[in-house]
Amino acid sequence: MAPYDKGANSRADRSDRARHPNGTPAARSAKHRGFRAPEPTAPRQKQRWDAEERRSRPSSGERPNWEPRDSRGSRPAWEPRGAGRPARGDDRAPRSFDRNDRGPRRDDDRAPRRDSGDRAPRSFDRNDRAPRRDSDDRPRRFDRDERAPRSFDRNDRAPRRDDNDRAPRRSDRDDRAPRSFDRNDRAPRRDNDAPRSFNRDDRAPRSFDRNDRAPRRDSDDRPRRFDRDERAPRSFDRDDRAPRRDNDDRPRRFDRDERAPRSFDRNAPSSHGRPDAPQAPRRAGTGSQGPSAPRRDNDERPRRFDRDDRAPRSSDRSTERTPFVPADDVKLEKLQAEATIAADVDGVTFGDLGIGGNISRALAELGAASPFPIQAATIPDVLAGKDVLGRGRTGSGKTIAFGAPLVEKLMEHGGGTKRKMGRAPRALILAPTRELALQIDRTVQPIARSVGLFTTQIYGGVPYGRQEGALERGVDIIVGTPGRVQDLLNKGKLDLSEVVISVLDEADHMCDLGFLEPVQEILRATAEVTPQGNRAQKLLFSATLDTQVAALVEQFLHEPSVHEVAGEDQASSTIDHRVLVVEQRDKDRVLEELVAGEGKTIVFARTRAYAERLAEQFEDAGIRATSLHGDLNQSRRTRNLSLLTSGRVNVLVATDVAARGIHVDDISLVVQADAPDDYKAYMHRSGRTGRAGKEGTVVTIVPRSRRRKIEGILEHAEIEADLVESGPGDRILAELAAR
DNA sequence: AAAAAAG
Repeated sequence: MAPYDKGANSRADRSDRARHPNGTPAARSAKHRGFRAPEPTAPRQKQRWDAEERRSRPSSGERPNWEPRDSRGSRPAWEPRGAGRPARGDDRAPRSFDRNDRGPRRDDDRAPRRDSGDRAPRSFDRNDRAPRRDSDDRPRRFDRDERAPRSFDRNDRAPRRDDNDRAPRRSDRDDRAPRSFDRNDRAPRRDNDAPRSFNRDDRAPRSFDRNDRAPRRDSDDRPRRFDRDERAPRSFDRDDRAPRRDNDDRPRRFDRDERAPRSFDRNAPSSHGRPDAPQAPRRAGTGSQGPSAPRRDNDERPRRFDRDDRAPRSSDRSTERTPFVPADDVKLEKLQAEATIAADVDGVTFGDLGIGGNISRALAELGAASPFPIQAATIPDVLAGKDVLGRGRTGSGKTIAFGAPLVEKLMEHGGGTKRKMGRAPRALILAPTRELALQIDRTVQPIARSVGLFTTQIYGGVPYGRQEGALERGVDIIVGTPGRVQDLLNKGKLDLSEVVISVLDEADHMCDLGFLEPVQEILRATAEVTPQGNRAQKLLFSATLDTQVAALVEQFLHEPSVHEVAGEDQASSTIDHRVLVVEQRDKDRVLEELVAGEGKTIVFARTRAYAERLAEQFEDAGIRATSLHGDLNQSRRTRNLSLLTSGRVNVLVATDVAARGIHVDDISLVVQADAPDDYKAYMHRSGRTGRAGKEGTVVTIVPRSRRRKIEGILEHAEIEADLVESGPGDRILAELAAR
């Protein structure tokens, strides 16, 4: 289907073509499976980039890439073929894309690069081969992505993947791109076991991590991070806690306690059930306030907020009580978050928080055996029917923090209507990017399924049919992105009048120009009160929740309780921040040296074109790399991201589309080829690493002229980083890459 | 200014 390929659009097109072996999807439709010899196309595709670039980079030769890689990893399979392949050179560029696509040969796949040599050629060939493709190609691609994993996976993930894989395949054919993806996400799971699938998805990555992860996974999700810092603490004892805390160390929590009061006070209400109510108010603001020591962890964060807070200054606000004040930077403060510390959560179970048995079991299967701080903090309030503002880094458990109580709440309201055909959705979860929406659904769907509720994804870049069909059949929870939701809303295909719980993930970003308006329109279309006469709920979450959300809070929320998790900030710690001042002309070479390491790396570029260019440059240099940005069609986006999560590539060059929320296990290095726009961007980008308590490194490349800017950003983010001048061949590059 | 989000 053409549709999915909306790729037809300009950019997309190119990318698609470039990437798709054959024509692109569009082509497909026309030709439909293939037919035409795409030869011409193929070549061209890549050409665009290739042409120029290749010239410049002759060397990149194919093999090298592989080989190196192979050596590293897997690759066995492809070798055979590879050997044969002749010219990859030309193809290469194309290849890169192709590669991605190529999934076909699994064998190859495994070796990511697989065919190195082959690829290019092959892919094209394939194209040409129309015949095969049908079968092979497409399937392959998708498959590959998936498959590849499989093979690999198996080792690691075997189980999951299967699902994933399959789904894809089937779909593939049809539309392939779209579907497959969809499937991946959805289909598989549902059919089978929702849980699993999810797991897979989630896990998969991890699994990939294989070594480590598989096991962990469970833990991974959250545990890790928190664990470290917080958990120790303990307890939920909440009540008790206070006392303990001291001990804990965890300053944070305690902090919370201390703080908590404050903010919480306001929130007080919120405390509702929860004893703990952790609350330390955000801290920072108060920051100074309390116990310094403990907080330190907090400190970091606070800082961020600080900004917000600072100005405002806390106490005042608190007193004010307004739960929310607009404007000022204060935002958060006003929000006055209560900081929950890990300690509080110790010993607490989801059941203690009010979550039912089925959901608790589903959570356990997802790896969430016990609640993390942000969850312990927000779940009670959500169940109490309150509006909630939660600040917590993705991965800290935000998704479950709103997902679990949302489902629990829906059960209460919903009761038996659940399965009614054509029933209107009662909950809505919005995210700023499709990938994040998919990731959220992977977690929420199994939770919902555990109690007989259904979720459906409503996001752009894929055909309408499936989404409209799901809505017609009736679903309970919508997980999507603003554009498509608004689109279907306006087309009368989506009825939000019965939505009693709305969630905005990355809420501050959702208030940015371009997002705010659609979001407002969507929220206006949701119910104001529940069938029982209670106020419909609004939940806003983000790692950088600040006053930016004031507009929405004032317009749609009612006396929200604000929560944050102490110690969650990126600043927290396990991340080593570096800034390299590099001559503009040396930038690309420096970047190449930085991403040459073995660990998973995400490189952030300011524009799509640069992200694409860098990915190709890296590939040509023999580095397994791919890209993620808005110029790619959705299937490509999904696939490329999975290439990284599965480990088939270890370098992903992306625009800020990947800055927020995306969780990939074991990212050891984040490179900012272009300085971030602001401190928030810095925090979100760097937050892709250092997860789970693992160590991570963030290297920001800046030209001399930007030195000042980056220093300001770091200051604002309250991050300390070494800033040094560097150039190609510097030892530091190899050292950073080696981590 | 760019990116993302509908096509």
